[in-house]
Formats: sequence, C-alpha cells, structure tokens
Amino acid sequence: MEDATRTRDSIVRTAADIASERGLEGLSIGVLAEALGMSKSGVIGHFGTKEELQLAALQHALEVFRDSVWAPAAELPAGLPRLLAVCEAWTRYAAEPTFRGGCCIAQFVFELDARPGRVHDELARALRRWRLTLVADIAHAVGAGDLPAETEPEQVAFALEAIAEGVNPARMLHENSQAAQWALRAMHTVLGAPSTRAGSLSG
Amino acid sequence: MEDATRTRDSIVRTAADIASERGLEGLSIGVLAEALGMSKSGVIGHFGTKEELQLAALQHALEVFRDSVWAPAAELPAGLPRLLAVCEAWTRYAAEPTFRGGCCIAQFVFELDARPGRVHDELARALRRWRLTLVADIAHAVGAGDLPAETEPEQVAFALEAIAEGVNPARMLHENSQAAQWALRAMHTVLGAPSTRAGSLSG
DNA sequence: CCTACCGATCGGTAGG
DNA sequence: CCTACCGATCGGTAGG
Repeated sequence: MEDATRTRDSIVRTAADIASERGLEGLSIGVLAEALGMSKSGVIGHFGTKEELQLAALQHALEVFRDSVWAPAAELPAGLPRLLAVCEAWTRYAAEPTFRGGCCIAQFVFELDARPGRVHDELARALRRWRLTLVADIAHAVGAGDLPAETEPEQVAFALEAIAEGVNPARMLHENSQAAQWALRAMHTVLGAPSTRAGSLSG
Repeated sequence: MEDATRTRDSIVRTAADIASERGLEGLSIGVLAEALGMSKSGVIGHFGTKEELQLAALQHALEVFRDSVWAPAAELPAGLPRLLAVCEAWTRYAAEPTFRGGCCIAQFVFELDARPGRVHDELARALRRWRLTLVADIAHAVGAGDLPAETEPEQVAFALEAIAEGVNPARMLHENSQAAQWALRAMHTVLGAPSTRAGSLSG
C-alpha cells in the first residue's frame, strides 16, 4: 500500500471515530488534524472539501457495518436462519462499539434525518439497500412457513432496525451489554417465530 | 406576561425548532438571532451562555413531550390501559412533529449519548424518570394479569422506547405516518398483551 | 506533506 | 434590547 493511501485510511478511521461521538457536522478539520498529528491542509488535501471527507467517513462506517453484521451471516440459508444470525451479530455490534461513540450508522441516521445534502442521500441509499435485504429474508421465511403467514415484512424490518438503533443511546441509562440482550429478545418477539417466541434462543 | 418573558419564550421555541434539525450543538446563536430578527446579544442576554440556552430548549422539548404523550393518558387507570394510551399518543407524537426536525428528544438522545456535560445529565435524568413510569405501569399490568407473568418490565420498556425513537428517522426512507402505524403495532407485539397480540387494536 | 494566510462565523462581552 | 467589538476557530487556499 502506498504511503498516501495508508495516510488517507488512517484519516478516515479517525474521522469516523470522532464523528461517532460528535456527528459528521461536529467533525472539524482542525480537531481531526490535531488528533492525527497533522496539519489541517495535510488532512483536507486528501479530500478537497469537508463534504468529501464526510462521505469517506460514511463509506468506512458502512463497510464496518457490513463486515460486522452482514458478513458473518451472509453464507447461511436465506430466510429465518440468516435473519436470526443477522439479529445476533447486529445487537453484538451495537453493544461493543467499533467506534468510540458507538455505532456510527445510528448516530448518522439521526443527525442527517432532517438535513439535505449528498451525505444524507448516500446514507439513505445504503439504508434502503439494507432494508430490502431484511425484507427479502423475512418474506422468504414467511414463504418457508418459518414465520406467521400474516407477517408484514416491511413492518417487521422497521421494528428490527428501530430496536437495533436503540442499543446505541441506551448507554446513557444502561450498560450496553444489557441493552443488547434486551434488543435481541425484542427482535425475536417482533419476528414472531414460534421457535423464538418463548425466548428459547434469547438466553 | 411580561415582554421579557414572552421574548424569552419565543427564543426557546425557535431554539428547539432549530435544534430539532441541527442538534443542540449545531444550534448557533447567530443563526437563532437571525431567525428571530434580533441581535446576538439580545438573544444570549436572556441565558448568559449557550449551555443555558441549550438547557432551556431541552426543558421546553421535555414539556412538549409530557403534554403530548403523558398528559392525554395520565388519568387512565394504571397498568395496561394507560400503557396502550401512552403507546398511541407516543407514536402519533413521533409522526406529526411538533418541531421542524421531528421529535426533539430522540434527536437529543442520539446527539448527547456519548458526550459529557450538564445537558447530557439533565436529559439522562428525564429519560430515567420516563423509564420508571413505563416500568411501573408494565409491572402493574403484569400484576393485574393483563400481561404475561414472565414479562421483564425493563426489557419491554427498552423496546418501547427504541421503537418510538425509530419513527423519527424513518422519514429518511418512509412516510412518517406509515412508520407510526408500524411502530404502534410493534409496541403491541413487544407488550405481548393477549388482546393486542393478534393486532386487533393496531388495525 | 508543510507554513502562512484568507474571510466568515463562532460564543461572548462592554457599554449604552 | 441595540451596536461594536474581542479572541478563537471554522473550511479552505496559495505557494512551496
């Protein structure tokens, strides 16, 4: 790997760390430069504008999410088995934060929700893709008879996502590991799978 | 009401509006002053520091939340009847935003989660009180036989809160009114009340 | 990658 | 409540 690429990568990682605490807008080039022991121009030179830096930090956060939540489950059979694996990886990922401020995605969703711009649009695109993945596996599980026939895949996908996002701010009141257990159990409940409804898989 | 008090109130309302979109940190005195047609010193003079302004905006958001979500349900019998009324008011409140950027509380929770300070502490105190209210009604409903005996009140309260917070950012992908319906149904599911489990109240 | 600098905006104060 | 102003920091550029 070239030096410039390695430097750029370390900038992006540190940027995601800071943004997970202070948000993508609260991420300032000066603070980022100081955290890296670099000059401001040395930092921003890799991106041109702050918006490009934000987009790079978002891309990095999305990759980490895919590696942590989707990758471990991807090879499992479509439908309920994969859904259950995703739920477990998702709550574990939300509880043991990859970034200092916890899950970047949840942070960014709430920050960018009501604000226009390219970063908002990229995040919305990624969320839409993720939602489709969930909906497809839920529908597959319904077709296989693993979930009740009256399941509305979109409704369940919404609930799963809300519950996962709820783990992040739970640190304000609770230990995250406790919240992760609660979240996993709530996910099983909203899925409504007969095998998990009684909590037999939620320890 | 005195002029100064009325001015202060209008500042606080506008501050909460802006903070619901840009966050409490993104709320700048200059932008706020311009939105009000006042000078910066005229704005900040009512509070002294930005932190006091943030605390005032938070207090206002908490009052609106109590008026919208708790007040309509408060007189109902403790336990499941009041819980169901709270869930309905909560999802309606989350869907038809009182503030421009949606529910202030959800926004603030995610923004302040990983940041120290007095504003964080005040919000955590308010959330703790709210959580206790929910837990008490859930436990009451269990005692009355309206919820399953194996219900863990803290776990269910966590899930209700996560689902409510999920309505806010759903605007990024969905219509909020649709998300509110989904959220209400998910709340009924995690409550697990026999009368609502089949969705008979969530139609 | 750096230093040096730009105009704009930040929170906040002095004085009236 | 205002104008006028403070030092600090913002994103970004010029030049090397």
